[in-house]
Amino acid sequence: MSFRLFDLNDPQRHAVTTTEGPLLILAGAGTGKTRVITFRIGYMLSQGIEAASILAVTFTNKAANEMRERLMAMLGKEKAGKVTMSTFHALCMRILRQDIEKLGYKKNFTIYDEGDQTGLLKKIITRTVAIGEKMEPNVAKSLISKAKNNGWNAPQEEKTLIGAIFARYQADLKQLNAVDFDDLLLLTVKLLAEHADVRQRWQKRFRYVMVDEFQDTNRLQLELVGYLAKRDDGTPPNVAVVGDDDQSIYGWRGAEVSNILEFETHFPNPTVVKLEQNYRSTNSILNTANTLIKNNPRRRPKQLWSGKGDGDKVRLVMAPNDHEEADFIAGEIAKRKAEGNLRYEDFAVLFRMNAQARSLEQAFQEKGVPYRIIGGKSFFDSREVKDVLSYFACTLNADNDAALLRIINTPPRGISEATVQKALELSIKEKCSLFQALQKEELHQGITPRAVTAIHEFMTQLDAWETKLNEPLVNQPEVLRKIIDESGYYDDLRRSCKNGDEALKRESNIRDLVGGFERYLEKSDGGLSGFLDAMALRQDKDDDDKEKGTGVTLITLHASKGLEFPHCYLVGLEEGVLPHDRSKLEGTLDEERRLLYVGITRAQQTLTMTYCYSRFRYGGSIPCTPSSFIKELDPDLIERIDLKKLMNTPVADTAVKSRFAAMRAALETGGGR
DNA sequence: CCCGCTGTGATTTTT
DNA sequence: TCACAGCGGG
Repeated sequence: MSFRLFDLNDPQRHAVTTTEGPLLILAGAGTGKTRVITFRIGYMLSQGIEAASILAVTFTNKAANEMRERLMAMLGKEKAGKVTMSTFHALCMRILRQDIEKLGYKKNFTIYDEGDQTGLLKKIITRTVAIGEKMEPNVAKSLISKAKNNGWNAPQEEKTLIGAIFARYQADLKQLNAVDFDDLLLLTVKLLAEHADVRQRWQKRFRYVMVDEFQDTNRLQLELVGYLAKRDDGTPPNVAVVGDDDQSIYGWRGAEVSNILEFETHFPNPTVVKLEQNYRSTNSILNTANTLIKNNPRRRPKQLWSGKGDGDKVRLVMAPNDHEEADFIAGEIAKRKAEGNLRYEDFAVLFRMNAQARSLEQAFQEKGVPYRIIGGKSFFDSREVKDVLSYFACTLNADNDAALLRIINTPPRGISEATVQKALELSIKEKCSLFQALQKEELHQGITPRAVTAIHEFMTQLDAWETKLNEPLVNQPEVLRKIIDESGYYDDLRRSCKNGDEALKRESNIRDLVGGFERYLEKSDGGLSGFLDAMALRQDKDDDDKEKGTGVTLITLHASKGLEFPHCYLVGLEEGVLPHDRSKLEGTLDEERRLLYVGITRAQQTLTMTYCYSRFRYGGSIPCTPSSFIKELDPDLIERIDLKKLMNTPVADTAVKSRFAAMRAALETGGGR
């Protein structure tokens, strides 16, 4: 085993060697959290704890994969492979696949993604609202999600409109044998709560539970951890959670900071370890972060420090408007890269809203600085990927209504919206799947003979595909390729694309998808259904990242959590942007402060924050005032630079010149437009 | 089925 | 202002 405890600092070692009972590891930004988790697992194994009895839960597949890789590097494949490392959702899926029948669903349930959810809700709303009532599908979706995250079941009595929609939505899902993302958690908690045998089986399986990013857990996730870690016999739970209350930025998605703030009430008498030595940033950066976050009332006091020295002061740059701000940054990065022998990848620009990326992108393009935007729409959200996945899902199981609905007339095959609507109504009345309804004589009475023929043809086709796919020893990816081809989907795709490039891109996405299935088959035995599950849980996203290419990173503050960059620019520090206007309405100013805190602590060597006197928003140029957070920063740590003044002053006269020779770049190339 | 008109709303998005 | 969704006309 290749890990050495003396490579750790004292608190880290304390966390690693505390294996029994509840453990709260308060891991500030950049304090070696992942290292502690992997070392801790290594230490547990060295103490004779069974690898198979260890569960580590994360939020993202990325985090789970990262941990798995680190653990493999440390312990080798065999041992590391036996430790369960999983996202909350993947874990729930695994639990539900075994015992969901106890809750009245069938084992082969499908997962509804957000698109499927919205689609279903749209239909429910149209048949539920009375005259004069209205409800946005997305509003309903978020209300239902909130309710589920609070552990609420659909109401028995339909007293309110949303209650009625919730009740019908849940009933429809069950009838469709589908679960949404929230259900994965909700139903698992329900299963463990109501079925002692199932609960005890999992408790026996996992004797040691570890949770990463605990500050982001919602109520259901906390309950789930409780059910898994607590013992029915009352022995103290071996639950170790790692997190940082100061980095809780997903409250709006249901995360409860109180889970970590009041850890002691959920898991009594824990060992509490604080990791405060930061290995990422200079002290100028850390002290800026420290003074800011001290203004948050509800938090566990922490003081980050590092052995890296003070480094450059944090800069605060004032620009006339967002275009000048962007020009300045693009110009300066070009210059600093050249003069400092740096790579574009060493720089990142962080912002509050995606809309801010626009002016940045423009400036980067003008100056020929390569960049990559992290986030945006995912591979999985593209139309063709969803369509093709639906083809696969239908071939596997034609009773998957969401999938069938997606492809039933794509490409157009003469099954009109009206026909589908009738079939849908029948399926609700008869409590059967859409596929079954389509075959009923009762439906055929009410539609044109042409439609009946079209339906019949499509059903025959689906049937043939299914047979082909299930032939023994068949090359399934090859069959699927044929299916897409035979369906005429490619032709439809080409026709519906504005230009050849778009069509090519979409076709390549489809090839990637089938290629992904091939790779999946090589390393897993889940078959097509396992692959579809993995897709639903976004488990194959890693090469998505590689695709992002090289260049300066443009990223939202939310998406930047967990990342680090040598040189960071934090833009738009204006009242209304950060903190965002809506946070005041919603009373979530603390979370906005944490968001800025997360941004500041991404920087390793230098940090530049910027704000504008005016910004283009809602069509017009609107005047801005500096963010109220700026007042909270220690002025001694900050160097203020006014772009306008700087541009009117001879460069040689400014003190800035010596330290930031790169500034000249901005003046020379970024003189505004 | 496709196009263009009009109205609306405009944070963040781990699964 | 601009993006995009929903709807009605060709």
